[in-house]
Amino acid sequence: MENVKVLIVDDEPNIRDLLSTSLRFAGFSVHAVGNGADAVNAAEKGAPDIILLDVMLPDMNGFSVTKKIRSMGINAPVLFLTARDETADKVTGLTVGGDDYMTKPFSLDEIVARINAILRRTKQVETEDSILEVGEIKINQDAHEVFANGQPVDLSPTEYKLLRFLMSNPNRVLTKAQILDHVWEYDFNGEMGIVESYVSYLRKKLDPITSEPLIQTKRGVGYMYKSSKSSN
Amino acid sequence: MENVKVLIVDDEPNIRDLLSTSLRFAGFSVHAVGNGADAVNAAEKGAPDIILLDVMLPDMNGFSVTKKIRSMGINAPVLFLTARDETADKVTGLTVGGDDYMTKPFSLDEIVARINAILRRTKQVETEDSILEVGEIKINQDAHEVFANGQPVDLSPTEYKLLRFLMSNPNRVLTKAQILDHVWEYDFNGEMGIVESYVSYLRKKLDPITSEPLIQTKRGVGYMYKSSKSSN
DNA sequence: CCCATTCCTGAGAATGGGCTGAACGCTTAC
DNA sequence: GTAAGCGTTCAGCCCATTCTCAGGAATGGG
Repeated sequence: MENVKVLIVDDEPNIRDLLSTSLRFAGFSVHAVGNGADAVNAAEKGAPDIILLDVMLPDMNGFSVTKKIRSMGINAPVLFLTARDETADKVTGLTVGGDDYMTKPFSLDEIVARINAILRRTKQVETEDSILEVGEIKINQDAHEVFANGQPVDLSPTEYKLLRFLMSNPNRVLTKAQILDHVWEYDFNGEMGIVESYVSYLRKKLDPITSEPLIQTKRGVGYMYKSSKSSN
Repeated sequence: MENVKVLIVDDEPNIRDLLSTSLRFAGFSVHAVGNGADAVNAAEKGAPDIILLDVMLPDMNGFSVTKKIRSMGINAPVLFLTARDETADKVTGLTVGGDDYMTKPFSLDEIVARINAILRRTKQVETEDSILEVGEIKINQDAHEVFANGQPVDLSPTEYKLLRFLMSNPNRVLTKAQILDHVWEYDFNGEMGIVESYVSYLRKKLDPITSEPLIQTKRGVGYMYKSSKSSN
């Protein structure tokens, strides 16, 4: 997934910054604009591989932007961002042709996962595999299935997201704050104790199946998913 | 089904975009125009394998377009698109040759299925098989017949379409929004609860016959049709 | 060895997703 | 005209999931 270009369109600067920073860190090449007119412009000149498009924009709505872009012969898939309460009525027709949508507030890890899923489906660029396998755990991201040493493991959505985030950063300590920022929605208002709870849930389900505990506690720092191959 | 060229003729830009996007993603090579004159032109130069033709066009009606095209020696089959209320009188005599018709509004999955059926019948190009068999379920798309472990299953049209869509994406989680966008008509304005209802109907009919439940619920994500071949 | 800090984990309350039976209107078949 | 089938909505139920909290365990500095 070299040099994948993402165009972000959202009128809220906070969201723009959040997404820009996060996606840039995830290895994407990012360009962000704040309204529909700029979006059309940037789509034409920037030739993005995927577009993150807020449905509610000050000048024109996301659908008009899409239409305009499509009529210019640009077929980059679109990941629509919609407020939670407008999903019911506005979502119809959004998931056509490789497109997808997410409701705000979202989690950063989920956004990255969705982008990769879309790029995988549309095959416009080479990207990561649908299978994420680190050590004894294997995740099938299409089926949302998890296997530990070949045995299926039943995980709740949050457990799944947490495990995926840990596994995509193997042998690297992640602070609870980092985990909270990536796995939980950006407006989550609770305490970090919830990370401890969910790590506990995961361990209870995974440790009986694996040969050794895979999620290690780094006291005073955070957690680390250990993959056998490496380091001290 | 490599490089099948589809010519779309419809004066409503929304429909044009919807069809273009969807068919392009389904693997077709698409060209779209908005009136009869352009259609004749494009048919001559583009040598399409199949034509999607709206019956009501601003300049000339779909039949005149067909006549003109045929007189030029172009024999590509035509799939007419008609409004629901003009079916009775105008449709007569349409399905001669390899032609067919659909009423608006249609569902995207249905359009793709019809196109494949026509191409199959006219044998102008290699295309998908008429039999769709995944796991214990077999669908004969020509006859609209469904068998579970050899036993015939009686399904309503919507049940059939839903099952076909699920089966054409085995071992992959489909969100309710995706299902709604592909199985239901594009102007459907209702809630996603209807997907739950129809999944329930399907399960009630299929599960007693199959060895295990085939449609799995991925809570908080969507549904998945499971084919035994995977796992491990 | 003691203590403070950090972490673990079970219990419980609140939430909300998903399932299903029932009801309604619409169309089609007889 | 009547009955049957179908599509759609809805409400009530069930239960998985989320999140908080608090007591107890583990850790490591002194």
